[in-house]
Amino acid sequence: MSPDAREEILPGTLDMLILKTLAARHELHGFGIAEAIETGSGDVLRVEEGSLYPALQRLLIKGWLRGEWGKTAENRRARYYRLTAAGRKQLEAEVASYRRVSLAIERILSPA
Amino acid sequence: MSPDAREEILPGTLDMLILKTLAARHELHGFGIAEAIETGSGDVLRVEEGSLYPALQRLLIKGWLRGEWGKTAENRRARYYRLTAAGRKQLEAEVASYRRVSLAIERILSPA
DNA sequence: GCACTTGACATAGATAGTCTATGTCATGTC
DNA sequence: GACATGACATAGACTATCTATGTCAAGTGC
Repeated sequence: MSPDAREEILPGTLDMLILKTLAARHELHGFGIAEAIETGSGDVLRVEEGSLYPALQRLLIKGWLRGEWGKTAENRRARYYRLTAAGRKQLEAEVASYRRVSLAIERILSPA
Repeated sequence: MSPDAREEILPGTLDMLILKTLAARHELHGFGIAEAIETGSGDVLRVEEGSLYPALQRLLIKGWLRGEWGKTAENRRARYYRLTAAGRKQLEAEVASYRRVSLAIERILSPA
């Protein structure tokens, strides 16, 4: 088994994970979001940059995030994202839907 | 809200659900597999035919299923699928991986 | 001051998996 | 014999992710 056993994101859950990460932490830049997801998942999930940035663009366009350019602690340029009100609503909807589906899957994997 | 609130499959889980359904029931035709997933999930998940049959082909090609033509109780032609030994192993692997990922997502949605 | 590394953002292209829409064929029904 | 239904099947569109690559600026070593 490879030394890096982290898995791909379960398709369809990345947006939710990004929104949730920002809901918990108020403001983060892209790299920081990816790190937060990876460590927050106990190093199970891995977010590739080629998935992350397109996802952030989607979320910006839909109005669920706002982004502002700034500087990191190490004085590098970075775009800081935060959740909008619409983003917060969207997050709730996505979590509810995810829970419904994941319970349904569980019902099949472990029938009563 | 629409009268049919069933949701799409969570991408990446369809193969596992098919394998699991066959592991539980030994032998079923395609239509029966879809029905079993839909009712087994408490009518939450819905499997479209355009997803189902390509998935079954994939699983046949990979050797995880065997299929035999036969007749239904209503005397219609149908292909009956059953799990191979390799399919059973694959199912175990997919369930293990799914659980790892789904726990990781849970850790982010509801941090300790 | 120049090469190198690193952090951060970004895009193009490939790939995979699902959905929509459609088609076929055989059986049974009116 | 027209039609509905069960069952299988495929083509094409679409979405989301990944791989691979590139850019740019700041810091580091020499």
